[in-house]
Amino acid sequence: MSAQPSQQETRSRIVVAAMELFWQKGYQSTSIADLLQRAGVHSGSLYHFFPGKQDVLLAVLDLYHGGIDEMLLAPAWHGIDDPIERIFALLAGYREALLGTDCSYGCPIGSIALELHEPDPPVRAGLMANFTAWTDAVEHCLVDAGPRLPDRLDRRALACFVLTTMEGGVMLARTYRDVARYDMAVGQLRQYLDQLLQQGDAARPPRKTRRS
Amino acid sequence: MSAQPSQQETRSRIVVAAMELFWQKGYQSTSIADLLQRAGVHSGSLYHFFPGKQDVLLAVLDLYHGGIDEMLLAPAWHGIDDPIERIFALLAGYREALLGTDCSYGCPIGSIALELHEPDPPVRAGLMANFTAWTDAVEHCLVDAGPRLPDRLDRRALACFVLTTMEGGVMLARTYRDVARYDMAVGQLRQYLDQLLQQGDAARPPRKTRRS
DNA sequence: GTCTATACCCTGATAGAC
DNA sequence: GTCTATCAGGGTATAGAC
Repeated sequence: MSAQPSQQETRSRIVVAAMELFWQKGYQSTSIADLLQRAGVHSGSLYHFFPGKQDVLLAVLDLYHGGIDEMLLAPAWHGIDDPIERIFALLAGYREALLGTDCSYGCPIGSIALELHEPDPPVRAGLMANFTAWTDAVEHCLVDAGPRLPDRLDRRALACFVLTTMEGGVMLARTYRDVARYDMAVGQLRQYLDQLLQQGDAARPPRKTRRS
Repeated sequence: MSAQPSQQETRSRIVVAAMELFWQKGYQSTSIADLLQRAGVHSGSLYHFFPGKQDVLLAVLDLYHGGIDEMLLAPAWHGIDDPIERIFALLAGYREALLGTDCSYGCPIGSIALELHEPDPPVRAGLMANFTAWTDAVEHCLVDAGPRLPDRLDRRALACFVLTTMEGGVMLARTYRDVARYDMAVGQLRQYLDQLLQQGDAARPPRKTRRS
């Protein structure tokens, strides 16, 4: 419709610039001046759209939350139907992000979550919404796996476990600037899930010889 | 020997104050003025002992690293000999720390690790040394478990997995201000270890009925 | 070694012309 | 809505008397 590049598009440039900078440098280390330069706007424009820096952060968290399907899950799950493999494809996506940045940048939500020790309630709500959506997606995969997993298994708890593995693994990878520990953690998670699948109600032990 | 309260004791007061403040408020959010007030010293004293703020952080990381046995492991392992239970006692210690602070404060090393996106090499070395010592301690427990665990199990990888579970769990507990997700993650880790113990070379399956 | 005073910079945020 | 210029405050770090 509107071909004009201005209007609401300026606000979007600010939010996208903030998303990138918060991811790379962190929230506290990103100054308003950094934001303005990256977005190519001046301070009058920013403060026209946002009351302050924290409101830019809220917009970024909303952007992540709103884009979790298209930006995160869809790319990771392209061509993958098996629900269990989708979980590890998601984890592989974070691995790629680590490798592509020399293990410097990890999960933006987790970074901000630990960076702000006493975030204001709306910020915490935004962080929680992102974590919850992520956990929901993984839980959905586990539910889709149906009887392949033991009935007694708490799907919600395991989904939460997947998230802690990712976040903890990313933390170590970034600290050591090496994916090795991320891989170790994901490998252990894989082993745990393999064991659960063997115990699944759909698993009829065909022989005493297990898996090929 | 020396009964005088001054001398090197001032330096120690600064480091201890910094340890507390960095834990509570984070590194970046703690100002030099905060440090001086808490330590009860003035800026001249601080800059007499340390070139700058970052060097105080290095001293704090050294303090954590040097005290991991007496301050962290010994209290958590008091009266607990079983190596596997020691791992969960360690995790229970972090749970207590969370509960005692309304789930506001978690692992100080992990917080700083994610707070500083591009830490200077000596800081990263200090963080790595702490993570490595922690992982070593857990790995030692796993090695002590000997044949109770499967021979094929990678002790180092599992120790790393324990650390990621703790760090990720603490992150979620702090974000949600609720230990529930920490408990879920640790519970899943417990289940994984239970399965491994059942597969251990020392486990002779006595019956088809498993665990009472 | 410890104190007081302060330099100097960068921060988030604002004022007001256009 | 966008620009320029700038404010007030807090940040780290320093200078120099004692």
